[in-house]
Amino acid sequence: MPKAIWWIRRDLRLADNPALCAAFALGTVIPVFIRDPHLLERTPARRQAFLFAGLRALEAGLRARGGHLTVRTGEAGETLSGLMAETGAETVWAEEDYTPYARARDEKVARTFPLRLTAGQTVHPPQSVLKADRSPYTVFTPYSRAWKAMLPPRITLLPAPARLDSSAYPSEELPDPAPYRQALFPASEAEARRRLDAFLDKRISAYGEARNRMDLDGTSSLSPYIRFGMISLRQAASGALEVMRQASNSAAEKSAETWLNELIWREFYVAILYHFPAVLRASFRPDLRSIAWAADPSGLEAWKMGQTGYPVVDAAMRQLLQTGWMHNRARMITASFLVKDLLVDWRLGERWFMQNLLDGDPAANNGGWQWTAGTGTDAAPYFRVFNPILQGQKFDPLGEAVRRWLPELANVPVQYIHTPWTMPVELQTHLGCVIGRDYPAPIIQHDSARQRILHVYGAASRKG
DNA sequence: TTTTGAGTTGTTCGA
DNA sequence: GTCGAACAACTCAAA
Repeated sequence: MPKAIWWIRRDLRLADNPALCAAFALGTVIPVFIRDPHLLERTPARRQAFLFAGLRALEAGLRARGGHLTVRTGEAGETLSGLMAETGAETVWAEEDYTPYARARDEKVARTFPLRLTAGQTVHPPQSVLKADRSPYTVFTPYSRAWKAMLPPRITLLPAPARLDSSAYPSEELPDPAPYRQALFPASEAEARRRLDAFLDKRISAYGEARNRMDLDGTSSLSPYIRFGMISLRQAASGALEVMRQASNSAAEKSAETWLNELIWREFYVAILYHFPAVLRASFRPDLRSIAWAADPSGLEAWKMGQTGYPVVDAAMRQLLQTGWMHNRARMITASFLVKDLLVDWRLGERWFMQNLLDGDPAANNGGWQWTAGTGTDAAPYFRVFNPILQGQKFDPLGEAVRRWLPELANVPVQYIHTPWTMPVELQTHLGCVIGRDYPAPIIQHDSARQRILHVYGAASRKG
């Protein structure tokens, strides 16, 4: 029987996996994960632990089907060439990854031997969603219209192969993820599937309303799983479309479509990074590349540690530090605060998120930051400055999300929870929450910060 | 080629 | 309290 290597990169799943199925169609599948030192160096310990825990779960799934996972460390091309010689495999199949690093790596590998790449990371490959003149979209709404128009009547999902019998080859022990065990995000394909099903079954019909509430469990919380392909965007989109078809009322259907749009945003940013790789280094909008960002190391540090004195910002930043995840609304609020209140270069925030998010993904993270900073494709207009007090009152009305992550504010009454510095001094003393001692005073005044950013951005965009 | 309609997520101000 | 306009014009996409 001919043998084919399934090179696993960010597709840690057996179901709906075109690369795996392509290798399977050829004969015996040899599943391989390569620990690329250059890539791991840039992957923080917590995200590595999530990845390795996911690989362990995948290994168990392979074993149950008679297969084995082979783990090696090294440069991809060399390691794979060695493995082909060692195992007698004739081909290597992998799911195409569209980041600049992955593309350069794969091009280099393909010079050594023919690497077979299959589309699978997205519903529509980034090369395929183009305007009539074959150039890429840079505005979301027309992109999403084209994306939807390209959908087949039904997305056909690939089943997981029932048997994957293969010999075992020498394999490195996977690092123990225990020190970073994620109680909140157990890493496995089964957990991803369970979450998607639970979300599609119920919460998706309230998503339109609940998704912005930081105190509710309104989001799908699938992002780390999507990041490592424990669930595919095809599976997610297929589920959303199914709910839309079967929805009993228009609100539920609209809610499901809102979630589908969020999935399309992911693909939009995958496509943006694919067509405009320079966005990783500089603002997409040339006129805003000349902004003189503030050198504010103490502000940046306060932001990172959740010590800005604005409760929604601090709660979100401490949640990120403690759990490796943050609510989408909170990502916008904290990003807006760093860029528009502190006038700190968005790339520093982007880097911090990449260092801390379990779902840290270059395309989505860069897209999100450039959107909030107003420097990106189809970005928020620069005068749209989030007010951290109003955002808190709107999307965490009782302060429950704040209290969960800021124990020092646990006893602060609702009317002061987003503005604790306005508490009467006697109350501060009584509650054991003295501003400036137990919780910081605001490090910047939002009103004046807003005036500053409007002036700076306005000048830059007028200058062109 | 020219024209036209449209564009994720907000806030503030003044009537 | 509620509402529309202003924020700034600009670029994109498609006809």
